[in-house]
Amino acid sequence: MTDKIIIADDHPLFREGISRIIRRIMPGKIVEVADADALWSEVALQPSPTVLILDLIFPGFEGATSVAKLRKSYPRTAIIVISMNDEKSTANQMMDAGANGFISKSVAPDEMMRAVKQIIEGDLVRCLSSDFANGAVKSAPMDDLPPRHMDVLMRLAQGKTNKEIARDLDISPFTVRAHMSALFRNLGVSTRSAAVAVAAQLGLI
Amino acid sequence: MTDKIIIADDHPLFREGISRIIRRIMPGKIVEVADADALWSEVALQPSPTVLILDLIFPGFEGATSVAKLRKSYPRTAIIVISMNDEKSTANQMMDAGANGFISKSVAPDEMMRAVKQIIEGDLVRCLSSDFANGAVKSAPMDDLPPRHMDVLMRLAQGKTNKEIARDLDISPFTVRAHMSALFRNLGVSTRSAAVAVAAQLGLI
DNA sequence: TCGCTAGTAGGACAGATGTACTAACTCTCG
DNA sequence: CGAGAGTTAGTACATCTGTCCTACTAGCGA
Repeated sequence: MTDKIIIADDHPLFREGISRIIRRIMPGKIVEVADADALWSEVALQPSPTVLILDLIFPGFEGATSVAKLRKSYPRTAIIVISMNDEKSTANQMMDAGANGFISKSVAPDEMMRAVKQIIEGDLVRCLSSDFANGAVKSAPMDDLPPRHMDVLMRLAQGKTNKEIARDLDISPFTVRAHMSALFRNLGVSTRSAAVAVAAQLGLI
Repeated sequence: MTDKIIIADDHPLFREGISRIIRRIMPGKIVEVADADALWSEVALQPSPTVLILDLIFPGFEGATSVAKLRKSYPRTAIIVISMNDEKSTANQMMDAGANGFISKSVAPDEMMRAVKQIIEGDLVRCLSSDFANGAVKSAPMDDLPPRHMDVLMRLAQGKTNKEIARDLDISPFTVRAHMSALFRNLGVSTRSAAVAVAAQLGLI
């Protein structure tokens, strides 16, 4: 069976981001809802969700009360509260109300992903930006790819063929193929499309 | 010369989303900053930014005052204020202070993109969710793809070969190939990697 | 009923892809 | 100095990809 994942947040861009994160760590049917009404009608449906991601402040949602209500209806669902709010007290309130995890929107995407993953695996996780000492913008993972691999990856992600990439970089198509093979080994894939997908997931394109 | 684009928002996931949108509509060096200090030191650098995207509520930022200050320093920069806030009065305040546009975080990504594009092209734009009558979740810009095309696209984005996709969907590899060809026509591409890239840009994977 | 779209299946063919080798050259690090 | 990594270039071979073509079926709206 496929898991059902509900993302409740009234900000589309954020829903998109979260959705992306979820897809990276587990397969399943992702349902996005933008307000509490849609949330309540969605949770009423069978099957009950495996994962429920809630924005703390969104239209019609009543914080701890609503979390408690959801927890009562869905004892086995991983309830994750995500919020602009970055305070320990809020986090603790939510956990007390029955949430499996609380994540601040201020943390870096990869931290968020790690936290979501842990929560789905059964842990109780509180993830606040104050738990990290990183004031700076987190650098993207994989900056350690050899420069030439990045060159071909970028062009690959534009759908170019080896021949076109060769022209672009002014090297032989054979060399491009050599880089491509090495890149695939680096990324742990064996097709160009998988490489592009990985690049997309890493935010490289 | 390449344009310089600054995105100032303390929420990494949102920065990522905005960054994705910008990359879709204009090339250029995107600089992400997470607080006002970083913003001020970044704007001090040469060259001055072409586009400046600001979260209204972010650490150390003082709303209309700061916008006015930035406008004074950078008369030719497209200043775009993006905010959780969804009220006309706030939008008008920002525009009065010198912003070229005000976009609510509540609007759909493609609306956001359209607005950003217009602003960059020189228009003054106010984009609030109340300007649209969509209480529901906005559908992704390609839900009109035939379901079977979505099926193959999803699997393509996982790097699967036609044969594997055929096994997955329990149809003939020839059929997968037929779907793939039609899908490429739909997306306006001619290689699988380009299709994956487009899917990534549309947030489908 | 007619036309249209979606889905299914296959043939033929040119070209692209991916792997497994070899073999240079240039770095840097120990 | 030698080992390793990165970049370059090539050969050979099996497989996959993408297009163009036909053909049948089912459903939907005019």
